[in-house]
Parts: sequence; structure tokens; C-alpha cells
Amino acid sequence: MSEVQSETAVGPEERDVTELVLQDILTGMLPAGTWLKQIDLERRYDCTRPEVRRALDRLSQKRLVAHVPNRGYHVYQPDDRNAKEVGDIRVILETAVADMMVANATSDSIATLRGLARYFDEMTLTGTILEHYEANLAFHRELLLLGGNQALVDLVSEIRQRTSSAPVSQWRTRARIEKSGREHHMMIDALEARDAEELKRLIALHIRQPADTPK
Amino acid sequence: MSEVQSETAVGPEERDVTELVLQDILTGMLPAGTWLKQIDLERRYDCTRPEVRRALDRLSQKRLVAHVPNRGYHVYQPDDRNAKEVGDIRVILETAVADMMVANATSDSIATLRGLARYFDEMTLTGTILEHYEANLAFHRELLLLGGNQALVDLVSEIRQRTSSAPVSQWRTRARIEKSGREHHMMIDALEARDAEELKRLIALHIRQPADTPK
DNA sequence: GTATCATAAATTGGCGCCAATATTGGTAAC
DNA sequence: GTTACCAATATTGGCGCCAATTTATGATAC
Repeated sequence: MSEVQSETAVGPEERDVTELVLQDILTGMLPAGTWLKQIDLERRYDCTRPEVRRALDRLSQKRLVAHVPNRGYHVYQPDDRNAKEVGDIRVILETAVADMMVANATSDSIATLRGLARYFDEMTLTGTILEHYEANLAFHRELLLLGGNQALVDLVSEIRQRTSSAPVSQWRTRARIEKSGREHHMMIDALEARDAEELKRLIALHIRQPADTPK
Repeated sequence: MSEVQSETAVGPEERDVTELVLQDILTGMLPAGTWLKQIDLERRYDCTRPEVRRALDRLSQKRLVAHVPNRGYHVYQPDDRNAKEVGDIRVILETAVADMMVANATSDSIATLRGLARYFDEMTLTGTILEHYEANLAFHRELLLLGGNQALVDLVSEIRQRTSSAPVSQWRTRARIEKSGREHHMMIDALEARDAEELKRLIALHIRQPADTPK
């Protein structure tokens, strides 16, 4: 019956339920297609019914879960077409500000990026899936920030969640994770060398990588 | 006391409250800064308390209204910086697929666009603010559709709502409305002439126009 | 006359109950 | 033995009440 089994050992939960469900979807704890029964979530996250409903409504607005009236909510099944399209959008947005990123890069910001890239590498070895995921986010966020468009940074963060509903499959092989880590450093190199074209090339490659991989 | 006065003569309302509030914000009936008291909205749209709250929560997620805990919700006050940034994002996204639009344009699609452009012109004279707004949306949607990226069309529709919180000020002079109408036709001309560069130039001009205008 | 505090009114927001609907399991008929 | 129908159960989702917090008002002291 209950589609949600795994109990994340919760202490006294103070955080927002939406975030918690989001994390569990992003980390693959709630696989695509899973029916999210309100009673299960209520118990799983130790919260009330209205909180669960608000979270589900928000996530369905974000297209992360699908809502079938009188049937319930289930984790969205990402289709390949949409995934490719969103990838294209990310390439468009992130390469568009590459020139600005090169222009705005200082030795300070490059040092910060190096730190974040290294932190990502560390988390590959020692961190949880979530920590690893967030380390990746932090790096890209800091990089994008150099573009000088805060709204763009936020937007990319948003649409990033829109297809990475299957993040596990993206990062499933260690080889690919390590390749991503190396690419981070290569991007910083391009930034240091003030080579905007190379940076664009690397960004496009980096984003499309998970999608273009043969099954 | 009550910040919301105007009563839109409602019959038996069957539609979603979120859409109704959204429309009233977009059409300027609920100006920026207006406090959205739950009781007022309840009466205004003839709906229940939970419906109002769900609508307000959704709109705050979309950044259209701001939420102050224990104080309430109010229509978001758009700041110039964000407006400029979102404008830049739109230019990036919409010009990025200009080549594809030129490549995919058929005589059929051009005829459809002509129709929509003419419909926009009609609504300038005879339509309501909402009809006019939606006619504009329909034209740009159809144009973007030629880019072949459905996710991008949806995304642009979304971020479009994010700054046009002051649509009234955008369209306040008839001269500018008519200029927009002419630009629509010029875009179609460029499409017909297979001139992608000119199309990009026109799109950038068309989007930035409302923002660049001197006060 | 003005500032401050206490009291009262209003508004937000959390919580639980109950009706409507879908699903499952059992039973009977063919 | 299989299928169709019906009853029982479980789940969703709408609705209203009440506590907590904030804001407005009026009275009192300086």
C-alpha cells in the first residue's frame, strides 16, 4: 500500500516541508512516478495535513510533481524532449553571460571558485548525495554571479530543478562525476585566461553532457 | 480600512481564484503595493478562505505578491534593477532562437502571425486591457513557437509575468501601443525576408522599449 | 498638549473534522 | 473458471473554527 517506505530519521523538524520533499525528490529518495500519499508524507516528515498539501501544491506549480484530481500527487515523470529543451535553455542563458563573467572576474572571485570546485571534489568522496548536489549548485551559482544578472542566477537555479528529477541517473557513474569536477577547474582556467569563447564551449559541453550520454 | 474596493460584478464564479487575482494584478486593477486582505478577496471573488490562501501562496511563489509573516500579502513592488535584468533575460532567450524561427517559418505560420498581429491592433481600439494584454501574449507565443522549443515558450510566458506587474505604465501612451503594433508587423516582415539578424534587432528593440523609455 | 501604555478590535494562520470520490476485495451469476 | 457488479475501505479535498499576533483606539500621566 504505502508507496513511501524509507524513514529519514527525523529529529524535531523545524524546516519547511516543501524543501524536505524537494530534497528527497532531487536526491532520488522519491523516484519518478512515486505516488505521494498525504498520510505517508504527514508521518514521514512529522507534520500536519495542511502543510503536506501546501508543499504538494507548490511542487506541482513547479512541475516537479503531477496532480491528478481526486487521485493524488505523484513525482513527475520527466520526458526526454523536455529535458533536452531545458538543457538548451540553460546553454543559452549561461553562455550568454560568458563575456560578462570574463569581464567581471577578479583574482578574489577566481579564488572563491577554486575553493568551491575543490569542495565539490571533496563531496564526491566524502559527502552525501545532497551535499554533493548542493556543492555543484554553489559552484555554478558563484560562476553565474559573475555575469552580473541576479535575476538570471535565480532563474537558472529554478529551471535547474525542473529536469534534474532524475539526478541519480545523471551522476550514476563515478567517471562522469570526476569528469564534471575536472570541467569545473577547466572553466576557471578559461576564466583566468580571459578566454570567453573557450568558457562558452566548456559550459555548453558541461551542461549537455548528462543528456547526450548514450544509454 | 479595506484596501480592495472595486467590485468586479461577478456572476457564479467557476474559475480558479489564482487566475482571477493574477489578471487583476496584470491589468492594474490591483496596483503595486496594495495589501491583499483575505476577507476582502474572499468577498471580491466570492470564494472561501482556503481558496484565497492557496492563491496568495501560489502568487507569492511566483514572486508576484510578497508575504510578510503575520502581516499579510501585498502586490509586489517591482524594482527597476530586477525589471532591467528580466528584460535582458528575455532578450537573450527570444533572440537566441531567431535563427530557428526563420528556418521554421512557413507561409501558413506567417499568415497566422499576421492574423494575431492584426487582432492585437484591433484590441488596441475595441478590447479591454486584459484582451489587449492577452492578444499581445498570443502573438509572441506563436512567434516563439517557431523556435521549436516548447519549454522556452512556457518559460518566457512565466518570466513575462514577473515584471509586468506594472503593465499599465508600460502601455500608458497610445503612441507606444501603436509603435508596438507596427513592430509586430515588422518582425513578420523580417521573418518573411528570412533576415534573422534584423529579426533579432527588432525583438531586442521591442522588449527593451518599455524599460528604456525616459520618465 | 503630547507621549506612553493598556485595552480592544481585527487579521492572519494553524488545525481537525467530514463529505465526496476512487479503489479494492468479495460475491454471485453466467 | 471468468466476468461483472456491489459493498467496504481508504484517500482526497473542502470548509470552518479558534488561538496567536498585530494594529488601532482611547485613557492617563507627565
